[in-house]
Amino acid sequence: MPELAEVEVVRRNLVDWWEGRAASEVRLLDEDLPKESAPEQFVDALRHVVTEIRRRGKYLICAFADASSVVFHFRMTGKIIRCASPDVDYARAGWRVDETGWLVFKDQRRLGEARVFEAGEIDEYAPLQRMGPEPEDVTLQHLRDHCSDRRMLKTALLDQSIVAGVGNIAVSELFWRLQFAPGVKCGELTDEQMQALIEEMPRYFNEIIDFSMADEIRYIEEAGAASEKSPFQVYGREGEECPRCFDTIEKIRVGGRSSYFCRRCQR
DNA sequence: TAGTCTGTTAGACA
DNA sequence: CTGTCTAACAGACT
Repeated sequence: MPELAEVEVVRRNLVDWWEGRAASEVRLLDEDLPKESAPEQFVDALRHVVTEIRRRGKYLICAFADASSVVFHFRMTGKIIRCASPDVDYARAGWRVDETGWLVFKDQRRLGEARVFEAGEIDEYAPLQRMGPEPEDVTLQHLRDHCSDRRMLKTALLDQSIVAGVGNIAVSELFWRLQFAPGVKCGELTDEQMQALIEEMPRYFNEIIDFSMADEIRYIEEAGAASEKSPFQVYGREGEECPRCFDTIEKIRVGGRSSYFCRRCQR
């Protein structure tokens, strides 16, 4: 479930599972996973010691001891999990790390990608170059400078060059928290409302990250009991009660994507 | 069968 | 030039 929070959860896991070590075996199961680089280049890169695993927006960046790096993007259904064998459904690549087991890039829809960069090349990668600030670094001035008054706030927030990492779920959840109408234009919001958004974004992501980390621990401790709890108040809850006013949550299309909201309290 | 989906990008159009 | 919409990518699910 890759929005910023999910990618951050993968990053934190990989710091424990992989950082400081090299894969002893690499299996590329889907040759389409490495984009614009040869399959051998991907396999070779992963054989080096990982020195740092960082996140930028929804991108996961693995830096290796030889100064090369691999950038993963999970798109809609990608993730990296730890398992006993690389032979799992939808696995596109797997690499074995001693004392960890297999790390597997799993991706049902196969829209995800991995890009290999040799020393220095990553600085030229346009999607990272044009990425906006992380949610915690956004300022009122930045938003006012980059969001024209007539643009929908939702569209602006999903634009990764304005804020890094915001996804469609986050927009519904943030708008519910802040009581913003789903189609509100940037120019319709006061500075106070914009400021509230700026403060709510990092709070929201941190809460989802904490929930997801706790959820994984719960999952492991309860030996595979599927997690039923959702950390979301409105996303995916069409027809349910608004947790604030108990009116019915609706689903509409805004900017080409679903928005879930409560008509009564979001105006 | 048709519509939907957590992301991104290119091209058409107003 | 701006902004919005659609299609495409690929597959599973309802």
